[in-house]
Amino acid sequence: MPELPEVEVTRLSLIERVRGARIEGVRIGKPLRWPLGCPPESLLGRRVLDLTRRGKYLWFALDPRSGDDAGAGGLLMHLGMSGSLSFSAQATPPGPWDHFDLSTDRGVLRLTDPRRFGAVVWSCGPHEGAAGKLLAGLGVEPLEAGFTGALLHERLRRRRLAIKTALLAGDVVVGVGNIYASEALFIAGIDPRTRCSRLSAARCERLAEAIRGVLTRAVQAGGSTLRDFRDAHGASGAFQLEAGVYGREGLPCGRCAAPVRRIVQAQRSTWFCAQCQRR
DNA sequence: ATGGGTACCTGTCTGC
DNA sequence: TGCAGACAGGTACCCA
Repeated sequence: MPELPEVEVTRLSLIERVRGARIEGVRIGKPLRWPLGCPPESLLGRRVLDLTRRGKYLWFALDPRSGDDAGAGGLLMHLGMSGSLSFSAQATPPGPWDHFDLSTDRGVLRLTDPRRFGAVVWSCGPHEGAAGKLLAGLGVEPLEAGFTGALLHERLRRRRLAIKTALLAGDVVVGVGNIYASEALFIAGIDPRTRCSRLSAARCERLAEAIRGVLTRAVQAGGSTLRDFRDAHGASGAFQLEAGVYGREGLPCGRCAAPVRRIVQAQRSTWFCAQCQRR
């Protein structure tokens, strides 16, 4: 479900409500990808100071509990493949997929995740401990000023894997998942099988522009909803209406009418137009 | 160092 | 209708 736009839409829909909320209870359901990493009781009484995002990770910064020498710290959360967050004023009985609840004085933050690839991990800081390790190797943020075609070109020039696979790896640029990798390469007119090292500076410029553009539009549209994405208020996204190639195998390319092709790269499906996208 | 494959887990859809 | 198999938006880890 969640790529960068979905995570960002989730963050935006939550931030006003969770900022300042005081944690009053923690409920853990079935195990997620990793254990929480702290006794749940140690979270009680802390307030959420801020909610930020790094790639597809969310960071709930918490204040230190008075008289507690454990310091500030926070919770690093990932929605995995099927996770979503909701915030409701009234607690409802947890369903079979609700694996983490944070009860606060403002309402209940709930992580619903059928596949349980998601995670909530305690860390002393975003650059320390478990969080630091998880965030360490991440690439540049595509919606920040530092993301340019020149930077993309520099980071890709010595890599020989296919550009689609490199975009998914997240060590060059973060937040581009399987949907937006296909979409961005379609917009930029680049064949997903092209080796990174063969991309010219000009094509990297076009690719950076395509990534920035498609992610920005997806955030504005409220996140993609190719399955069942909902933001924390239950509003659904609308990006599927404008998918150019994703999930459109056999359907005509909107630009040239050639049938969209599906191939598999690194065990993931890739959709592209062999006419419009060149090596 | 790089890149490929595997693993985690469960729901949904397709075809026999 | 039942069942097997493919597939699903992510990413850490292991190995060549």
